[in-house]
Formats: sequence, structure tokens, C-alpha cells
Amino acid sequence: MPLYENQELKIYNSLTGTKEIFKPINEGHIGMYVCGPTVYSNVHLGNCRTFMSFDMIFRYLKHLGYKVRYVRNITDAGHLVDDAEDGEDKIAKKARLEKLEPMEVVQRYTLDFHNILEKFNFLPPSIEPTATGHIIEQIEIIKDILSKGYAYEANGSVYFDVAAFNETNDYGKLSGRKLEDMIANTRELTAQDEKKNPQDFALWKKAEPQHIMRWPSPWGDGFPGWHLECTAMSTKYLGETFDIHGGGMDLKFPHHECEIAQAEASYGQSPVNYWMHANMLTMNGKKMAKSTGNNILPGEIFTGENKILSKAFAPSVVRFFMMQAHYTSILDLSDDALLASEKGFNRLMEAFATLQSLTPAGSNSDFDVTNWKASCYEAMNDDFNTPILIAHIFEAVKHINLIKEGKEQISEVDKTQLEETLHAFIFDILGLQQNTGNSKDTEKLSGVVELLIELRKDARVNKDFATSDRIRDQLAELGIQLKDGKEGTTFSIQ
RNA sequence: GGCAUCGUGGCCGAGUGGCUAGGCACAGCUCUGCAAAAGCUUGUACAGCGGUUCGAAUCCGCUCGAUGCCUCCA
Repeated sequence: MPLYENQELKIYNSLTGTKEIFKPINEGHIGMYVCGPTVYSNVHLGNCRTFMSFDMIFRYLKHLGYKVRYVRNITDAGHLVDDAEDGEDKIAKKARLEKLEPMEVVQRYTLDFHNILEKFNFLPPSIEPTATGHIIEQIEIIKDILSKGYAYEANGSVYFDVAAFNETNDYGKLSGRKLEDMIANTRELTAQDEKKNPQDFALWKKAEPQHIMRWPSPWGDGFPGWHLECTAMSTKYLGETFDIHGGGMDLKFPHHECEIAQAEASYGQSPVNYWMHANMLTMNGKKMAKSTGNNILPGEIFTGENKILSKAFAPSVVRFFMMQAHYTSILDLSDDALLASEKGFNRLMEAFATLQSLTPAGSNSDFDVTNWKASCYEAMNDDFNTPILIAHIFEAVKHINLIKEGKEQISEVDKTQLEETLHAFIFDILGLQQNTGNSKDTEKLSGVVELLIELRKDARVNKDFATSDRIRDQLAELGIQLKDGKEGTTFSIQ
């Protein structure tokens, strides 16, 4: 029996603004679409947080036994640089600046994206479709929306008619906006003659002669509008209505609002049952932006080559840091916060290693593992509450250390259950990884340190504390910490 | 200017109308040759001002502040 049958998962649905019990359309199967990156520059750290949240969600859904088709697109057609002025494609512009072919830019930053996600230990999505690979599907949707009267052609471009749509549907229901308010707040856009109304958005945009990325269409050469690719690809791979659609909070309006409008206009039904939005990442209390310099690339955190943080941090430490906050909360990145997370992360990893070497005893345990396990699931079932889960995990850490000290005991059965559960939550669901260096070198190093530990032990027996302290202190300077315990000395490498 | 989310102890960050989040830091204790590690103990915080309530940090209103969106932006 799959796990999900005994678990009641609740998800905060942005569309309704409430936490709802999750029920997939087809029992045991879940379709999930997440808006992926625009590959015209290095992947943004905040973007990584969004994808990491959905990676965790993907992992948990799978853990529960669901068959999940997870689609995360690559936006390689680019968005318009400035719709009102020149209609230039963002990727095409970047290409000209760097004197590259557009697809060369796309390739470079797609590789960067995959490289960073791999370091963060992301699971690959089931399908990673590209916008340029689905031009035909997008054109078909435009034709369909035109035929239903929710769009109009103007000078080689096609625009979605928001006003017409709003007469039969509710434009703005996701972001809590009302069309009349939007109209009232819009400034005069004189250069905007092609559109009937400023709220209208492009489904197809005519390509100017200098525009490099272009495809033929019934309306002439051009390229698809900003929001259409997600509608085309989510529909193609997940159906006209699917379970979960995710993305960053910043995409809620207009992007996701437009997706709903396109799908409803074309298919006559609401495309998504559960809308999920991951919140923003700030740094030192301010929004991250290249323009203000308040920005850091993921790779710069891993190498420590930056002016913001005091040292390098491993991808798993960053991941642990992000998992300590709920995905719907704004999270603030700072040196102090990462330093604190790193210590907590190391303590957790050491406790897990300790657990494996623990000797079970007796038939009773001082730690109610079954109950504890249930509360871990309870935390995750409550809208993927990873910070609460981590709080529970540290409860287990406390008990592991107490058992190690001989102050508590654990039965064989409970030890096995604890180990399995911790493994599932720490590695499978949170996606954390043990920091492992080059294994061959690590082995050699371990041998050397073990030898020094032996020598120090002898010195201590002989009360030669000058020598024993010298070994301990010099190793500490190298970042190797010796830890004296009841069962002997262990060590950890920073 | 409009819409939205939020404002928690030294720092990060959960949470509920009345009962311990957790991590990090700090202090005391246990352990130790001394330390470190580990464990134990302690912190009565919830932006401000009103209101609802027997009772609110948790509900409502206002003020201030932050962040996001309103224009490409994760």
C-alpha cells in the first residue's frame, strides 16, 4: 500500500488563499509544472531557492508513493526586452552584445543552470522542454484563442483581448486584482497603439528585420509572447487540467494570471488545481539585484570568491539553510545565518554517523521513535513545513547523543526505524548530502589522523600533556577537530 | 500611487486564541589532566497605537517599516 493512503497532505493554494487537502486528479498520479529559468545569464540564487522548494516537494510526493510527472521548462526564446519600445528579444539582445549566436547563449547558460542544480543535488525533472521546441504548439493555441474571439491581430502581432475575456471569465483571480482597478491605474501609453488596451498582452509578436530569433506563422515572421510557452508545454505534457503549478512569487502577476487566461480562453477550463508560489530570497535584508551590487551567484558561494560572505559554503549547507525556512516565507541570506546553518548542519551529519555506530540494548527505548516519526510526517503534510521537520530531526539528534553517552538506550527495532526514517527525511526528502571530499585522499588522511590519535593517547597515558596538547592544537589549526568521548577519540574535518 | 505578503527574544527562523518550536550565539553545570566535542539548565520575544474577547503575539482597525508585483526581472 502506498504511503499516501495513510497521509493527509495539505497544500496552501495561492488561488484560493487557503490550505487545502491535496487530492490528485488521477489517483496515485501527479502532474506538476514549474516555470523554469530564462537562460540568458547565470542562474540567480533566488531562482535556485524556488526550484529547490519544488525539488523538495517533488521528492516528498515521490516519497509518499505518488507517480509524479514533473515538468520544468527552459525559456530559451527569451522574453521581450521592452514591449512598448522595440519588441526586442532578450536573448537576441544578449547575443548581439556578446557577438554570439542566440542558441550559443542559450546553450552556455543552460549548462550553467544544470551545473549549479547538480551541485545542489537536485533531482532532474521528468521532462525539461524548451520554448523554442514548441513553437508549433504555441501557434496552434493562438489560432484557437483567435477563433474563440479572445484575441485580435494587429500589424503582424496577436494580442490577448483581456477586456473580452473578462466579460465571461475572471481576469485577476489569482493575484487578487480587478480589471477596473488596473485600468484606473494605468498610465497613458502613447506608443502602445497596436493594443486595444494596455492590459492586453502579446501572444505573438512580429519580428523586426534586426530580430534574430524568428519563426514563420500565419501572421508573418515573429516569435511567441511571454506567457504562451508555459500554457503550450504544460498542456502538452500534463493535460488541459493538471494538479500542481509552481513558480516564484514574482510570477504570480502577470505571468501566471495570463497562463490562466490563455488556458481558459482556449480550453474553457481552469488549467490548475493547486497553484503554489515560493517566496523571495533577500540578502542582508535587501532585495538581490545586480544593479545595486546586492547580488551573489551560487558558484561564488561554493568557492568563497565574493565580497559578501566570510568564507565558502558547501551546497548542502546552503540547501540546509534554505530548508530551515518555509518555502512561502521571505528568507534573508547573510553571513551570520549561513555560519549558524553550517554548524547545525555539521552537528546533524555527525549525529547521523554516530547513530550508525550505536549499539542497541534492551527491548525498551527511552525515545519514542514511532511517535517521533509520525510527527515528522505531520510536519511535511502541513504544506511541506521543512523548518518544523528539521526541529523534529534535532530532537532525534539530542537522543542519539544521549544514547551515545550511555544516558539513554534504544532497542534494535527502534534503532533500525530511526535510522531508516532519518535517512529518508535528511537525504531523500530534504536532499542533503554528506560533504565528501576525494574518497581516496580522505582515506589516507583518516589513516594519518588515526595514527596521531593513537600517539596522543599514549602521551596522555604517560601524562605527557605537552605532546598530547600539541597534537590536538596543531590538528585544530589545520581544521581537524579531535573529540574525546567515552568510547575513545573521534575527529571531524572542517 | 494601487494591489499583495510580512514585521517574533543577540542573530536566523517556526507557530497556535489560553499549554516548550528548532538552529546559532551567550551564561552556569556535568564530563575532561586542561580543553574541545557531547549532554543538561536558564532566556518569558512576538513593530507601535487602539478595539473584539474571560484571555491575543495569534482576530479587527489605524500608523510606521520591509519585501514583492503593477514594466523584463526568480
